[in-house]
Amino acid sequence: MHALMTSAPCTCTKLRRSARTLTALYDEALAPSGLTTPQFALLRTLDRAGPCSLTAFAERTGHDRTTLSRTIGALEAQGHVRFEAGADKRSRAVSLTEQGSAAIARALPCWSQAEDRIEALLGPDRARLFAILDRIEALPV
Amino acid sequence: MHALMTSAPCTCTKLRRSARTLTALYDEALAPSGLTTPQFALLRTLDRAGPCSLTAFAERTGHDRTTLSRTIGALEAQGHVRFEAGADKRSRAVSLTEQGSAAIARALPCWSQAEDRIEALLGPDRARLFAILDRIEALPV
DNA sequence: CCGATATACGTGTATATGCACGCACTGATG
DNA sequence: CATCAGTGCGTGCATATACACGTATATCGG
Repeated sequence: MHALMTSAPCTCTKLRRSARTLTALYDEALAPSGLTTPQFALLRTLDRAGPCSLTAFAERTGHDRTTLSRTIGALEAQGHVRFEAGADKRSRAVSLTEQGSAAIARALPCWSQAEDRIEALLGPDRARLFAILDRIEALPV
Repeated sequence: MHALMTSAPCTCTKLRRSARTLTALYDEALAPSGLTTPQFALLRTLDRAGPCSLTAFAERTGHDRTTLSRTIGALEAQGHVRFEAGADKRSRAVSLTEQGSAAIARALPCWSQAEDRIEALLGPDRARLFAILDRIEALPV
């Protein structure tokens, strides 16, 4: 009775594997820019969000706050972002440096190349994929 | 001219974020079993594949071989898998221990619970998602 | 049989990720 | 104003992930 179940594929594992494959593709495309895919995504999000507390940023990107504490820390060490005083003495506001903006500009054509390749591969299914992933992200965890 | 492009969402980032969300869901469901989602997936794959070299296993799961060298190493330390002599003096064969089989059996109902939840959330879109992810995984990287 | 190439593997290093925990500061309450 | 719950953060620890590189073994050509 459980025979089918125990051999059924795992949605999570499937998604994780695809994410690895896709990340390799994007990382290769982004390599000339010196940014990884997550780093590029963080910088671009920051560019749109403007100066931002870590907690707000984490909520926006769906990361754990302590994860950002380090990934953003690496971006700061590379000079792509800067920390300024926040509203409180508790909080810090992250903002993009000029170097960070330049890195985004440099990386954009690389990223477009990868994105175009996915667009060519998936066509209209890309929008369907996004819609399905939206439902997953909306899950109450 | 580039205004639209620069604000377009990134397929890779989207997929990565969904993978994080889904992993949190599965990890929570699997917590009573003491296994993480990747560990559960590895054990189950090993159960199906039978004793297997690391390289063959890596090809099957789509991981880098050196990644498995460590994740499998952790499973060995926990007693879930065992290394035996391979065909060569070079290679080692990984195989499931009885404890590993027991861990799978213990984890299966937990996993089913998570999987059922996704099935309920996505319905027929789950199969569409799989089809799209298959195309991504088939990418020549 | 010997040397070159190919194969199977591990390790050093680095990023990405998140949980548990603790610290500093803020704001409300009595 | 003294206290205490709540908020914003960082760090210790652990897993997952992969690239660059080195090592051991195998295999093939001459």
